[in-house]
Parts: sequence; C-alpha cells; structure tokens
Amino acid sequence: MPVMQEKYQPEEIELAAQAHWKKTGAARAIEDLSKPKYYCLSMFPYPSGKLHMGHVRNYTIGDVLARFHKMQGFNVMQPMGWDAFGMPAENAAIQNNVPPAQWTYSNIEYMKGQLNRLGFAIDWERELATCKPDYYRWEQWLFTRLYEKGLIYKRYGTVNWDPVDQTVLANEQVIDGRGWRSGALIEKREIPMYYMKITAYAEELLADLDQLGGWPEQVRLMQKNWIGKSYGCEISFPYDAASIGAEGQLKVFTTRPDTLMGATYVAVAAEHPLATQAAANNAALGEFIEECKRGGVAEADMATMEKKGMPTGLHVVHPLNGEKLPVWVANYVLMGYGEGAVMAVPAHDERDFAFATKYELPIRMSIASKTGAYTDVVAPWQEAYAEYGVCTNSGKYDGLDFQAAFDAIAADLEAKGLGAKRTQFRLRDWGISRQRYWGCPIPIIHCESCGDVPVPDDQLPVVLPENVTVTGAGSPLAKMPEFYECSCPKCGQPARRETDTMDTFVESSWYFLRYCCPDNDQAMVDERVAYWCKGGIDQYIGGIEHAILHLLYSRFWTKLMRDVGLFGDVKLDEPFANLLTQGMVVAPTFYRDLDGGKKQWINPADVELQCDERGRPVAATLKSDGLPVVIGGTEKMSKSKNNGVDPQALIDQYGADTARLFIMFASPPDQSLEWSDAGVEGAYRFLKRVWRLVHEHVTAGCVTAYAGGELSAELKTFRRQLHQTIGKVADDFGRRKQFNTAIAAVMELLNAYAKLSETSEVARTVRQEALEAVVLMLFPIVPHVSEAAFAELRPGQTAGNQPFPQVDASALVQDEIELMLQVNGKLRGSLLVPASADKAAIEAAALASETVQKHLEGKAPKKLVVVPGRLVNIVV
RNA sequence: GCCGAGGUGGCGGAAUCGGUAGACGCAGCGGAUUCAAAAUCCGCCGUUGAAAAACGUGAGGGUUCGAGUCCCUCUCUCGGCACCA
Repeated sequence: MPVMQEKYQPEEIELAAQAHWKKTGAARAIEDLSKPKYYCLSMFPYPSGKLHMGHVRNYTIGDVLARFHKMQGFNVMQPMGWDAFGMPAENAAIQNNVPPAQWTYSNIEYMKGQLNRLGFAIDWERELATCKPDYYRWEQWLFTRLYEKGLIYKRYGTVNWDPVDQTVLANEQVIDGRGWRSGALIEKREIPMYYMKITAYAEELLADLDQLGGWPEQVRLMQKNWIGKSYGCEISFPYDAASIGAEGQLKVFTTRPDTLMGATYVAVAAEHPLATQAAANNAALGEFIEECKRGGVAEADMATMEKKGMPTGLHVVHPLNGEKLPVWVANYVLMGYGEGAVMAVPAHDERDFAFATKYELPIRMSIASKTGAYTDVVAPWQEAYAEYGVCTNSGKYDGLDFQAAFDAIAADLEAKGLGAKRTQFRLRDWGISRQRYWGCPIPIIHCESCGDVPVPDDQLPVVLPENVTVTGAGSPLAKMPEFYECSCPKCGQPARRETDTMDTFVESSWYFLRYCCPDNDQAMVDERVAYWCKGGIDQYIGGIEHAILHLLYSRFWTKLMRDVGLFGDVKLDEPFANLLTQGMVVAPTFYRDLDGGKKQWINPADVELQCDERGRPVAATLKSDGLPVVIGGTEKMSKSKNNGVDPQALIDQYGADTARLFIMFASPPDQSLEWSDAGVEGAYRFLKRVWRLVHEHVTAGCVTAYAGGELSAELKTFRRQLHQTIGKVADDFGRRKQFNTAIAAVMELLNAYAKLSETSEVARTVRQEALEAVVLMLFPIVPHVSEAAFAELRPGQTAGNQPFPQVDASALVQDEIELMLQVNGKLRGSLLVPASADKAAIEAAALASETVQKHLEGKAPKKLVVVPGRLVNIVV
C-alpha cells in the first residue's frame, strides 16, 4: 500500500477521484424498485459560455443533497441538460458571425467540462439539449394535441416593435423606450400570436398551491398573488346614442361594485374601438393615441409612467342612475387586460383620484368611513378613502356595507341585463409566439383554403435549419423559402409554414420529465416517469428569480400532459414536491455610455476600484486603459450585464473541493450573496487541516473505531460533541438544507479534536471514530478529498458507498447542565445543576446563588421564570 | 408603481419554537516555530469605560419577566412584473 501523501494536493486527488467515479459509473441512475428513489433536480443552465458563481452554488447544493441522500440509502438520480434555445445565441451570432447552433454546442462542451471538473455526481447518460430535434419534436407533438383541444389559440397580442431594425424586441432590449441596437423609438404593435390557455387552469393552479407543503411560503404567496383571483362584477355602460351614434355597451370589470354610485367617468385603452372612433375626427386625440402607442410593453414601465388622458367627447350612460359619463382615453388602461376599459371612482380609488384631480373631473364620495377616518373626500389622497365602508350618496343603497351593497347592486344590474357577479383572474393567457430564429418551430401550416393546420405526426419534427445567417433585422426563418414553402397536409395545395418559434419557457416546462426517458423515440414520456416522479420530484433547486414564471409554466405543463393522458394511471398533478429557491449571487455592474443611449457593460474582473476610507467604492477604472467607468447597481450575475464571475480561476488555484466548500460556507442557500472571494483561503486552509490531521493519525498506524469501553472525562466530553455534531449535520443536510452551519459545526469539532491531549490506545480509537465521521460528514460537500482521506482511514473502502454516520444516543447523556441566570431579564451569571433537577430545585438553587443574592439586595423576588434546560429569570 | 424577500462587528455570517447576541470563518493584532520566509500552531479581537458597568442586531414606536426573532410606521438593498433565462 502506498504511503499517504503528507501534503494536500487537490488537483491530483480530484482528477483521480473523478476518473474513478467515471470508471465505476458512480453517478448512474437505474430504476430500482427495491429502494426509495430520490430525484434531485437542479435548474438546467442556459449555455451562455462559461459557468458563473450562481451555477456553482446551484449545482453544489444539488450535489450535496444528492450525495447525502445516497448515503441515506436512496436510489438517487441527478440529471443535467441544457436550456439551449434563446436570444443570447442570436446576439452572439450577430456580433461574431457564428451560427447560433455552433456557438451553443461549443458552449455546452466547455461548460460540461467545467461541471465535471467540479465533481458533480451527474448521470450524463440522461443529458439533453432542448435545441435538438429529438427533444423538441415532442414539444411540437404536444402543441398539435393542445391546438386540437382548443388549449392553444391565435389572437392579436402587443409587442415591442423596432421600426428601424424591422424586428420585435424583448423587453430587456428596450432601454428607456429605445431599441438597444438601433436606438430607434420603440412602438407597440399588434401582431397575431399563439396563446396557451393557462387561464383555463387558473383555478387548479391556485388550489394546488395548498398541496405544495415542500415549497417556500414566499413562492406560494407570489404565485397566489400572480394568479390574482378576485371577486367582482362586470358592468355594462350603455352607449349614449347621441354622442356615439350607435347602440352598444361598454363593458368593464370592477372589484368594487359598492362604489358604483360614485363613478364619474370611464376610461378606455388607446387601442379601444371607442378611442379609434373618436379619433377619426379629432386630430389632437389621434395624436394622443399615437403617443400612448409609443414606448414598450413592460408592465413595470406602464405602472411607473405619468398617468395621462384625454376626453373623447363620447359618453356612456350610468347603468343605475342614468347619468351621462364622459369617456376618456387613458394611457394606464391596457387593451390586453380585462375589457380594455375601466370605470373610474375618484373618491375611492387612488389612481382615479390622481387622474380626476389632474383633469378636474368630478369626485363624488359614495362610501362613508366605518371608523370615522374621514367625513369628506378632499385632497390630498388618504388611504382610508379606499377602505371598505358603508354606502352613502348612493340612493337606495345608502347604509349598506361592502358585501350587502355588492350583492344588491349586482342583483339590480343583473335584473337590467347590465352586469353580473364574476370571478376574475389577474393571470393572463401565455403568449408563446416569438419572431425569432433560435427556438422551437411552431408546428402549424397556413393554408389559404384550410386555414391553420397543425403539422401531422408523421411530418414531425419540423426541424429548425442550423446553417443560417442572423443579422438582427427581421426574422431569419421568414427569409428562407426552403423552410416556409410547403404544402397543406389537408388539401395538398401550396401553403406557408409558420415561421415564428416558441417561447423558450416552453422547453423548460417539461425537461425534468424527459430526463426520466431521454432515449425514447416513440413517445414524449414513458413509464419511467412513474418511477422517478412518483409523489413529485423529490427536490428541485434553482434561483428565486424563477419563483413565478418558470415554476408556474412547469406546473401548468405537467397538468396539460396529465390531461392529454401521458401519465396513464399515475397521479401526477404537481411536478415538484420540494423546492429550494436559491438566493441570487449578485455582483456589481460597471459600464460606459456609448452613442445613442447604449451601454457597454464591463466585467468586474477588468475593473479597478477606488474606495474611500470606509471601504465604500467611490470610483472605478478599466484596468486595460486606466480610464473611468460608471459604477452601476449590484445585480444578479448575467450575460447581459457582463457581471458574471467565472469560477475557473478559483478551481485552477485551489481545486474543486475548495470552490464547493467556500460557496457553501459563504451563506445559507436561500439568501442572496454578494460575490467576494475574501475567505477562500480559509476554506482551503480547513481542507489542508483535515488532510494533515488524517495524515498524522494514519501514519501512527491503523486502528478500528471506538466501539465501547470506559472513557476519561475528556474523551467522554469529546465524544458527546462528536455525536451532537453528527446529529446537527444530518439535520442541516436533511431537514434544514442549510450547509454553512453544518460546515461550522464540523470545524468546531475538528478544533476540539486538535486539542485532545490523550494518546492512549482507546483515545486512538476515539480519534479514528471522529476522523471517519468528519470525512463522511464532509463527503457530500467535498467528495474528492473525503474519498481520498477515507481510503486512508479504511483501506479498500469507498466513502461514497458508506452510510451517513449514526448518532450514538448513549454518548449524548449529560450529568449536569448549565443554566443562565437573569435578574430582570439581564444576564447576571450562570448556574450548574444536575440534569435531573426539577423546577423547585432549580428555583431554590437560583435563589441561593451569590449573584442573585447580590442583585436582590434583601428584597423578595416578585416572580420567577424557569425555562427548563435554558435559564432562570428573577423579577425583582 | 405593484408583488415577494432581506438589513446583525472592519467583512461573510451564527443564534432552528420569544430565552447566553456575535458560533464558525475572513481580515487585523500579539506570540511560538524558522538563519529568514512561506506553511503551521497558540492567544486577543462589537462600542464606550481604568474597572464596575452601560450601550449594541437599518430608524422610530409597541407587546412581553425577557425581542435580532412578534406587531405597527418609516427607510435602504435585492428578486419578479408576463419577449433575459
């Protein structure tokens, strides 16, 4: 047997361990009904080029949980793949003239190498890339099924249009209302798009949140608010024939029908038919409508922009009191939301109040405060105005509270055929059409006589051509006759293939199911899903930024696949049983302003910071030219802001184990983490210390771990700490999923180990027991060094195949415990009592203690609080 | 603007159910070892104070024998807002 290396040499032992795992297929997952399964899923990466620290954090958490559960006897699957379609590939193509496919595949190859260098126990036989036809063909296949079921439909939707590049832009590509490449002012444009009817599942998506007990409460809450179920009324305002010149009704939805008698105007979106009609002979209004159509479509911009409006000169009739109400066009009313029109009650809605004040529209109080918070509605706005109260100035409804008024008004509206109660969702249908090249083609053929025809199964997949030139202007597929020219599957006449591709969220909505059976070329999923996904995927790990969209879409797709019958008899309503939302790894951003409002983002690694005396950055310069750069915000690491930190330098210098240990030790996983490599040395030092202590121990000769027998007080205390630590680490890994504290506990244990003075034979067996436990407890986090160290402690055995250390309950027994002594809640000392002492005995001992006597100053205590095992508080 | 989360020493963080605030680590300081250095080991390390003690968990208020933890108001930072992924 070769002698253990004295020096810790990470690269050598890591490459050896990785080669060994590869040879033995240690990470391969095979369906095995004899063991409980543990499907450990991390969000797959977009292959942007290199890993960044956010990836290292995400995948290390996954690997720790996967390896820990394997040691706990589970049959573990940890797959990995590539979210390979998306915009950055097109941007790279424009910049560097590389086809998106080639760029993507070479990124995948490089990043896969990085993942392997980090030693993750990934079953690569299940690897998938969403840009490959054998993956996306099934997405197309399901699309055609959903289309036939009416769950996908076509309608107009609003997009950001760049009039110079003649292309649709993502919200991210619109900066201050201008296109990021052209600098042109962006306009809203209505184009036909395919939508998935997620609203048809709103009720179930909301209700099933209750069964997601393994999800963070904050994520469930965000999803609940996003779905946004509200109860209200739809109300129709009949057209005033005199001003509009036609019969008709303007429909609105409101959650506050009780305030209806306070409505003083209605507002419609710029795209609303009434607005269009009024603008026909009103140039100023037409101009205003054009102004409303400028700018992007992002909700955040809509919500923060200045609220503007203009009267149309048209009127509608109040459905209950018959008053004529003016119709205004307002930039804050969106055509895509609800009815594209709202009723305005300035007295009891903050936004309407501001608008009415600005344009001197009447404000009519129709709700009286229940608490007397106000008696009249006057400027400035008070929050109490919007509270539920009692109807006033509302004729027959006066005196009714919210619910009574709601019911009465709804009943009256219904009797007149001008309204009804309705449940409304904030959730909107999911627009999945993208006018982009690098995505999954939408499997539809447009035929002049047959209309939109889904591509038949035997013609799937519709393969995306990979050799294209991307220019950034227009959609490349729409310029490729060899792609779009085809014949109608129904009538055989010449037809045109759809050239839009799907939103990349579609691919990421079901990849976790395909991991179970990536090799099946006959079906989207098969019975292996039943094995791995039974009861849900056991652990999903990914960034908190996906709390709403990705996680909601994935839940939705799982339900769609279920309802298409893809799971057979297996009940799978929710894909993810347990969710760990990782906090963002954030880093400062730096940029320089370029012409046309564009920004050049500079990587933090290329920047030199100047700090003030308190260490706060005040200025920054580019290392290469020494000239200043602007300090931006601290944001999540991303390709677009160029603030990602490549872990490669860290791995090269210290090895994978140090990188893994450091990022796990830096903070708890759900907390956001501002990146800094200060402290990496400490992680490295700790691993060297582990190595050295094992080396010292094994060079003195092998022994078997302690199995019983009399121990000195020192060893007894140490063993108690050892087994307390085992309990804590198992709890941290299994229940708490907090790794920094587990590492800290092992560090403390090792500090205690180093202080042990005894050298007897029994002391050596306790040391053996402790080192074995330390190495196995660390194994999930730093598998390479643990593997190597364990092979020295127990020659011929593999750490990865060991069970996790077990707590010896007898080692935890304690004769005496220390209680804190408080007087009036202030810590004054401590008290040693027998572990068996009852409350009365503790009280007596506390009162008798010198410290307490001193603070009592002869007075009798008013109250005694005894918290067993913790403290005694004496109130004087 | 709306929804969600967070703010604790010079820094990352700990305190798991309302019960010793600052575990563990980084940085710093002092010492041992060394011809010297690196590496390693030992000790100190919230603020004020000579000490006793007082103060101290973003700010202000409240509940409690006791609050970093619960409640209210404010403030700053981060994530999301439907075409970044």
